[in-house]
Amino acid sequence: MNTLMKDIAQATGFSINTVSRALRDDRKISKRTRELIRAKADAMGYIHNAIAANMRCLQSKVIGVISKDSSNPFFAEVVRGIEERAREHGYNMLLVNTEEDAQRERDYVRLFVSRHVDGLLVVPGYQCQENLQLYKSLSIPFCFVGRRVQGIEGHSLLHQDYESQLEVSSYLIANGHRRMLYLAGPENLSNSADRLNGHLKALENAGIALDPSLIIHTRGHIEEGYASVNLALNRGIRFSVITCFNDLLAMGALKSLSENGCQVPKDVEVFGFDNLYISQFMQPSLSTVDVPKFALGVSAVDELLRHIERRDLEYKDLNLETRLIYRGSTLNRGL
Amino acid sequence: MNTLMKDIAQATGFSINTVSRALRDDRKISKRTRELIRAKADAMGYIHNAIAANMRCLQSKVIGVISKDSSNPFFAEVVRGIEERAREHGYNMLLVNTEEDAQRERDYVRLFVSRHVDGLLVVPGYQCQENLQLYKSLSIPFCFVGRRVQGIEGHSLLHQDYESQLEVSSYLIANGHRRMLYLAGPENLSNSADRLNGHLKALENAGIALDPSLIIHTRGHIEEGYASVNLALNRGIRFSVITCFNDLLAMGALKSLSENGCQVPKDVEVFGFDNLYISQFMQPSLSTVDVPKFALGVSAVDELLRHIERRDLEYKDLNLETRLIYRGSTLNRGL
DNA sequence: CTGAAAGCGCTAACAT
DNA sequence: ATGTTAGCGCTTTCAG
Repeated sequence: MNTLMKDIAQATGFSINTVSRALRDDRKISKRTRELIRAKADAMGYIHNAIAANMRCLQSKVIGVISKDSSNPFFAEVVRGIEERAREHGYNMLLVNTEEDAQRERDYVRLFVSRHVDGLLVVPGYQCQENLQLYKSLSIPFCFVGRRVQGIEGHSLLHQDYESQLEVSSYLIANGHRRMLYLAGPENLSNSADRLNGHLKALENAGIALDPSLIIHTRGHIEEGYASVNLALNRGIRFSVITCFNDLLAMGALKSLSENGCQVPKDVEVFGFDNLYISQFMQPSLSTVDVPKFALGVSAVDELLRHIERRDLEYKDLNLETRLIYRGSTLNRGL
Repeated sequence: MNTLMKDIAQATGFSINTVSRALRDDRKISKRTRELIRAKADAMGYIHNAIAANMRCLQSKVIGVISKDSSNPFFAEVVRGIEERAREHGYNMLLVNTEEDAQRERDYVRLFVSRHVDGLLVVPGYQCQENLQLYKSLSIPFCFVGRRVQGIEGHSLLHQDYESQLEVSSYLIANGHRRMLYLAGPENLSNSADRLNGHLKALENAGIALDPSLIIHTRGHIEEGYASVNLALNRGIRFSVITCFNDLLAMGALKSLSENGCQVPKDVEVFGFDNLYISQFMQPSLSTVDVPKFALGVSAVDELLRHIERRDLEYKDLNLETRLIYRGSTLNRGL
């Protein structure tokens, strides 16, 4: 059987309480007693029981992380930032994935509440009445990572989706492009809407009429980038640049273009979004929007912990800085 | 304040125990009572306290996962398999990363024991006396994922590192290669040794003398693949193929070759290891060894749960099947 | 500075 | 089928 505090108490002759205090570095314990008890605890192979402690003091030092798909390179890096920062603050992370399933998202929130996590970091769907109610009535601190939820203000950490895509599309227009293929992201996701709206705004600003055949909706998977561009080429849709909801789509697009004998960037230019780590190693390397993924995870933990420590603190949306990165998949005319 | 079982007991007139039973679907409760209690619980917004339950029944339904780096695409996929399978069995996952730091590995094992996880899945370092002792004395079930630990038998799920690299290098030799650059993996990691040994064995089988300048040691990062090949080219080292510890190194190598005007596979062929999801989208697409990453995570959970359920079960190493995948980065002469 | 007692919320064992 | 009692291992009062 494992060594317990009462065993140490018995072995040292102190009360169980004094043992508890000594092991926790509580002030009002003489240095000699503390060292004596700690030495004995080590010798006996004592391992603190966090569960029992949590139960008593009603905090678990665990945060629940509800991601979309932790093997997606975007979220993998965000989650890494979360884990790293949480660790620095003495917290651990329970991690689950929703695959964009609203029901699963809801179940996990409840599960984590039942597991008494101290706070929740969620990559949420955009619109879901039931989930909205859940969040509104949620009794523990929570932040949304990289996304907004319709009907809930202040809980999101964002990354200038609208502004960045507006900048990208405006840049491409300034470079002479008029027929721009846009590979859009999954529905029911605030980023998709925000990025698409940025693109549409750029067209509007330039007085370019929208050709609906130039917008292709996808779920953001790399294969869809490949298939969508294949399809567009087969249908004879003309375009001089492809700008994408994310880098994965852009990578799929690159493959299709290559297989169809289109040279990038000479014949067609390609712009991504996210700046995945691997994007710089594509051939050609991918022009994209750098989203601070690791920093997003770090900031999310910081923000969450602020609310865990001060439950009365008001929530405010944060919008992290992005920047455009021009690489080999675009002709960069020095604008 | 949150609703507790005693509140439901009071509200329904049943004892707290009956409430507990009804909510857990315990047999010996009449259907009417159960439904009545459940309805009341829902109405009162009751959320089960898993911590308190765990404490009582001494199991947490949580497994601890100690990865190397969950944002590395290899481990990201393994971890995804773990999460998915754990969920199917009603378990959650606490996830941390070691960055190959033996001290951190040790600290996390202790941390997870103190958090009373039911079992441990670890991506461990190979040789470390202190960690060896720790695992030998560990009182909870544990499995090593994709790696061996020197001095501990039976706890590993592996993937034919030696056999696969032997096959790859033999294939390349059969294709006429004599000067093969090998980008080796990090030290203190069983995979690195196993894969390198496979390569060396192939050379030996073919009676090819080892040229030490053709073995370059790395930590397996993509940038090192790039830098190592740059260096080899600058030094005028001759080789007709690069075979790599992992796909990331191979990707870095592809970039260097491209920048140095070497055509792949015409001038130099490249072979990876792992078959990362992204590898098929490289230009050219990467020939590699398919390691069943997701399945590795799944099997690891299955194996761990078997030992959680039957503590007396003997441990046995498992060696998952791999297969060679020939893509555009090698000339495939139909052997 | 140390000890005694109470209790966190739940479940298991036993009794009815 | 339901209730009573005890206790998981720890921390937090409150006393001294």
